[in-house]
Amino acid sequence: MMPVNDKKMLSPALASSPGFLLNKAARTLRDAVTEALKPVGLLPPELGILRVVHDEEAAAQSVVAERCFLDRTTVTALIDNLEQRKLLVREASTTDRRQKIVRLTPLGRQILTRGSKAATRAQQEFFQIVLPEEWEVMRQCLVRYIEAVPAE
Amino acid sequence: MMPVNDKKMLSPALASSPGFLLNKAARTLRDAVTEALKPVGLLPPELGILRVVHDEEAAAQSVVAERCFLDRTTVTALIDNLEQRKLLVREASTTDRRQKIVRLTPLGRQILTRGSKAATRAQQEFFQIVLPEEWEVMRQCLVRYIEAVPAE
DNA sequence: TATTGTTATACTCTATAACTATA
DNA sequence: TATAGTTATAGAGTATAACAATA
Repeated sequence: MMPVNDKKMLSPALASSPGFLLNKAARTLRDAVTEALKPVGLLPPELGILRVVHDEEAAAQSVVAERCFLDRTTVTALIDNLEQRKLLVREASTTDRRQKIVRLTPLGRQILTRGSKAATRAQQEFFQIVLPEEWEVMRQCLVRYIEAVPAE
Repeated sequence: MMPVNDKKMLSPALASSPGFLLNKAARTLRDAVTEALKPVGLLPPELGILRVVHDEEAAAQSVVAERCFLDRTTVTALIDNLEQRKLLVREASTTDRRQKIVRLTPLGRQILTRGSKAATRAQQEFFQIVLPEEWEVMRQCLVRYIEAVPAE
């Protein structure tokens, strides 16, 4: 029934809304990454934690939270799961007994590698649509914006 | 204690990840919009629905869902709330008795206007950081990406 | 058979508040 | 007093599955 125009089109009001567009694109991309990470057994924010811990070599949870721009309670929960799966360990800090230092295990490094590859694959559809020079503009804007807005 | 470097910096691994950057920027902007919409009594997705219904003048819920790129069950729930608050009405379709046609009330149009202004104000911090020509690049990329990926 | 709308349910992501232990 | 981490809780945003009515 109905000779439907099969092209899905955004409502004009939404096609000019930064909030809507950023949100929907982010969700679409995250769905793709989530799917690709399933066989690896990771969720996107867990991969983020592994990446940051790897970047820092070893860091207090509070530092991880700061580098991810996430609340420390969120990081605690994510690290709980990663620790249970032996992807990282919590060590006591020698200099501040309140802190827990987080470090990747060999297994964690392996899963990080697999996860990164899977995520990269999942993002290929994005990069088939967004050209490298366009992405570089976007990337710089996004980083600037994220780092400019104070974490509440 | 500690002469802390107060600049919050992203972990390098995340500063090049489209998934992470899009997600975090979207959430930051949405938090700002959510805050600005509070006095108006709207959540961001509710404003989205009002905008789309206004764009379409009057439309079946399925059309609204398609134009928002949202699932129809999500739209049902959002419209439930908006209808209870008398911001829109559901009418029976004369041509297809399965459909419900949605239309803004005068109050709905008024709230839409207030909400749009509030959202625009909230996005000013974003536009202080992202230049108009940069945003135009981003906007086109985001629209292209959203419209290219088939809704699952 | 396929589509519209509804309902029940569930999941991801993330935060706030209150706490303990340190500093 | 302030910070690090934990726990309990909550909420926004969105989807899937199953269903009734209709096409």
